[in-house]
Amino acid sequence: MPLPFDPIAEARRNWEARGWGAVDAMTAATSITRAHQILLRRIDAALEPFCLVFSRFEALALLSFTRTGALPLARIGERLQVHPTSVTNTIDRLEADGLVARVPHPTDRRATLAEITPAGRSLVGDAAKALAAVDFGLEGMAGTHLSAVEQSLQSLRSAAGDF
Amino acid sequence: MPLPFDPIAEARRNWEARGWGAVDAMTAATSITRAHQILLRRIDAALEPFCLVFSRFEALALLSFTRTGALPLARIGERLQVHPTSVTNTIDRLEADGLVARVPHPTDRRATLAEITPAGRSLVGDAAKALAAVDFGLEGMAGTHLSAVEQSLQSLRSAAGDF
DNA sequence: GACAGATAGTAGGAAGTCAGAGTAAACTGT
DNA sequence: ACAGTTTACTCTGACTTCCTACTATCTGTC
Repeated sequence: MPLPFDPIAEARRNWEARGWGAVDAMTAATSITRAHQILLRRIDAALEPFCLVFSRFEALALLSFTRTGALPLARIGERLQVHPTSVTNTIDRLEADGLVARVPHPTDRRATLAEITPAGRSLVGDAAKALAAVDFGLEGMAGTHLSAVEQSLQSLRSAAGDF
Repeated sequence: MPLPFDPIAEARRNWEARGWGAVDAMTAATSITRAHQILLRRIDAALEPFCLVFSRFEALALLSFTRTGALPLARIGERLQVHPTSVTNTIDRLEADGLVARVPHPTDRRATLAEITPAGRSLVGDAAKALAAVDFGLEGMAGTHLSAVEQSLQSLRSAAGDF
């Protein structure tokens, strides 16, 4: 099934031949895109027995990390960098599965808190261990490369206003 | 808008505190996911004036690189690593915009070729230059990091059977 | 030849994301 | 005090991706 050549090296050659420019950025961006594609498939496969996908797992993990186990939906969207409607949808699914509960905000009647339930807390721990067991989809990646990737991408995230 | 802390460093601390394991893989995977999110938004924004999204641009660029400007849909799916139905959808959109044309395969009556049109060839060149102008969304990333990312991810892609 | 199994493409449906619009509530400046 | 702005969430709709199922066609083997 694997291709007989590296498609990104091939793209680099074609890109150079046409003088389209920014060749290094193109290959880096394509590598990241492809890596994400591989990762997401493996991660979602590992989460499938838990009826979770990565976005729902992220929301659940975020809630489990908070002091009170609850967060306004808007905070969740900020931390996960997703659209408010996506948060609504994600919490809808988690709530339907009994993993979180919507609770009115104690002082701000506009806001709604998503609060993780005991079932949610239990599930997120199991799911996290399942993800760790498959190295978050990074099996086959040399250990020294892990920190190289993280550090290299840190400047991108920082420049993009992540923190 | 940026958070007052690095959400990934925060996740690392929480992950360690719970003993969930594979901390380095978790941070690397999360970094890749977040980088992809940033990239895709910038790339799609740059492609928006051309009525393209990244997946359609990729298909168009792939066709433009071939000798004859045409490829069976199945080959496109293999190279881009997407589901056959996604290829159908992508080519539907490109065909509706007059950027490719469906042509019967000369010898295999099951197969359909997607052939790039002159309009498609012209557009893909302009779009490529627009992407290069924004460094493929990697603006703000130190130049030395570009090759580090690509090389680090190469082992992942290779191990995943990319080539 | 004939037929079982593989391959190519598409239709229908589920899930996820985002954008725009709308409603309700809280903040802000005069 | 209060009019105007901002913030919080949700509804609807568009778009993309995948999965399952299906038809048509090709290929290898008997």
